[in-house]
Amino acid sequence: MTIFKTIHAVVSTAVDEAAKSGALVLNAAAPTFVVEPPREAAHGDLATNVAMVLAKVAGKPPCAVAEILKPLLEQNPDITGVEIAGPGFINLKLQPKIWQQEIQEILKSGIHYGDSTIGNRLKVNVEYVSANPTGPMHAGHVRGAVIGDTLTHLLAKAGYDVTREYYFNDAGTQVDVLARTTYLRYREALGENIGEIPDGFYPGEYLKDVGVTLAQRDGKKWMDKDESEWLVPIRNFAVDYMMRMIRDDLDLIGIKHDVFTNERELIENGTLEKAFKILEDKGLIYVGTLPPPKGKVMEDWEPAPLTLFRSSKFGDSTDRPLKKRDGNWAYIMPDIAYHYNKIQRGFMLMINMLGTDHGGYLERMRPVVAAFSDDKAHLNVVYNNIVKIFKNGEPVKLSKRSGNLITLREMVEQVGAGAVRFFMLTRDPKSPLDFDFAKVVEQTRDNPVFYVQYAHARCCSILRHASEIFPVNEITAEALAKTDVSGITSPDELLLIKFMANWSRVVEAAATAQEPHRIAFYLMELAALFHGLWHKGNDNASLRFIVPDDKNLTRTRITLIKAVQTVIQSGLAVMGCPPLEELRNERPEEAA
RNA sequence: GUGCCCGUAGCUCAGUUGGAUAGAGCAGCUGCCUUCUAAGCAGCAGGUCACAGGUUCGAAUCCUGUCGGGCACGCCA
Repeated sequence: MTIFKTIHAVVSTAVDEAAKSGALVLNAAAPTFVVEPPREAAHGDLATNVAMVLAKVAGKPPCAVAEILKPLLEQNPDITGVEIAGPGFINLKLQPKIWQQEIQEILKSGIHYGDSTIGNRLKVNVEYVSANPTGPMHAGHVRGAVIGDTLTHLLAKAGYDVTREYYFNDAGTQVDVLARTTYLRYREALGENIGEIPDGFYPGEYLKDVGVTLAQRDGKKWMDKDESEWLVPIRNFAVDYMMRMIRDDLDLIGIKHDVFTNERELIENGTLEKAFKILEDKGLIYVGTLPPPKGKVMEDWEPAPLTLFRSSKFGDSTDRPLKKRDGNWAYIMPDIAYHYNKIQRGFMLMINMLGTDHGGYLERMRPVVAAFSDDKAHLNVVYNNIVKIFKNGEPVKLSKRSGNLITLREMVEQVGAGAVRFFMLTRDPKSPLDFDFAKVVEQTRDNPVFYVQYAHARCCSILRHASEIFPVNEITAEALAKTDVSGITSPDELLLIKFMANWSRVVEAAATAQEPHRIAFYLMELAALFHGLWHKGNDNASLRFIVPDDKNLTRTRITLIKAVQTVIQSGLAVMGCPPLEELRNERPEEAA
C-alpha cells in the first residue's frame, strides 16, 4: 500500500462520512479523484482534486465542498495540515514520520520496491526485434529491441504476466536469397573464385562464415547439385545459423526471448488454413472487387474479383484481400494466422514493437484481432522512430549496399551494453534519437547515462566509507531497515524521500502508457536530487552523509543513501542496465 | 488525395493521461568550488506551448479547422 493509496482511502472515507451526515448531498455517484504530489513543493505533501470533481454532483462550488471535507480530514492523526487553495485543491501536509517510514519500506522491498499489481496478471505478449534471419543485429534494430525489452520488464514489474516473443519470416523470397548467397559463399569457401556478389544476392561479408561452416560440415556434397536439391537444406542451415547469430547478438545487451515463432511452421502445421476457415465461418470472407486506391495515380490498375476479408467492419478503412489474383495467399495472411495463434495461446493484450516505417500495420491487424477474439483481446503497436548514428559529431550514413553497417556488437564493444540500453531510452519512442558514440561515454552532467550511474556509484562509495565506521552486519539493508530515521527532517532530505515514494506511480503510469523512457527520465531526476544533496555537504561539512563524530546521525543518513541506491537499482533493473559501483576505472587519463 | 505521428526557451528534449506561476540539460551572463569520489555547485536571463476557434471551474494536453515537417498508403514481402 503506497502513501498515495492510503491517503486516497482516507479522503474517500471523508467523502462517505460527509455524505452520510448529510453535509454533502451527492445526486450521482462520486467521480474518481486523484491524490498526488503537487507540482510545487510549497503546496504541501499531497494534493487532491476531490472537491473540484465533486462540485458538479454536489451542486456546490469546489471551495464549498472542500470546506466541508476539511474538518473531517483534519481528524486524521497522520495529517497535520489541510489547506484549500487555487480553484479548489485540497493540499495536505503529513507527519514527517509518514515519509520516514517510506525509507524502511524501500529497504525492506529492495529491488522490488515500486512493484505494482495493476497488471492483474493479465497475459500480455510483447513481440519485439522480429528481424528476419538474413543478417546480424545492427543499429537500426537496437532501439526497438531495447524499448521492447524494457517494456517487458516494466510490465512485469507492474503485475502483468509477460511473454517475450520473436517472430520471423522464413517462408518468403528473402530466405531463398539467403540460401542462394550462402551457396555462393560455400563455393567460395571451397576455393572457387566467385568475384563480385551479383545483384539479387546479399553482399554482406558476414555470410562468408556461413559458407565456410557449411563447407566444413558437408564438404563438396552440394558442388555439382542442382538448386532444386540444395535449396531447402541450405536454406534451413542458413536460417538456423542466422538465428543463432541474432540470439548471440541480443544476448550481448541482455535480451532473451521466451518464444520464437516462425512463419513456415504456421503454414506447415495448418494454422494459416485454419485461421482462414474461422474467418470464413464467421461470414467475414467474400469475393468482391476493390476500388482503386484514391489519390494515387495507378497506371496498371485493373479491377478484379478477389477473396476479401471484411475488415472494414472492425474499423479498417477498406476490406483487405487475403488471396492474390493467382489464388496464392496474400502477404498479410501469415501475419493474420500468427495473431490467431497468439489469441489461441490466451493473450489478452498483444504489443508489437515496430519502426515508424511500418505505418499502416496497426490499422490492418487490429480488425484481425477483434474478429478472432470477438473484440475481447487487444492489439497495440508501439512505434519507434529512427536512430541517427554520429561519430565525432559527424552523422554516419548507413547503407546495407555499401556494407557500411554499424552492428550491435560494435556498439556494445565501444560503449558497453548498459550505456547502449540506457541511451536508447532517453527519448520518447516517437521522436528521432541521435546516438553519438562520443557523447554516450562522455563523463559530464549532460550525459544521462553517466549522471545516473555516477549517482549510484556515489552511493556505493559512501556506503564503502561507512563500512570503515560500522561493522558490516550493521549496515546491511536488513539492519538499516531497523534504524531510527526520525533524524531525517531537512526539507531537502524529505523531498528526496517524497520523490522516491513516487517510484511506484511512475512504474504504473509508464506501464499503462507503454512508455518505458519515463523510467530513464525518472532516474535522471532522482540522480539530480541526490547529487544536489551531496553537494550541500561540500559547502557545509555538517550536512555530509558521514559525520565522523556523530555515529547516530551518520547511521541515519546512511540509511537514506541505501534507499537511494536501492531505488536507482530498481530503476536500472527495469531498463536492463547493470548498476556500476565505481566509475573511476573508466575515466580517461588526462593528458599531462 | 487519405491515415498516423510530430511542432514547447537560441539548440536538444521532458511535461505524472485535464490541474495551481509550463520544466530540465546545453549554449549565454553572474558568483562560488578543488572535494565524504574528481569529472562541478548556486543563481540570473531566456516562452503568443506553430496558428485560429471550441469544449469547462481549469487546456501544452481533449475536439474542429489551417500552416509546416516526418512516415505510411495496391493483389509488392
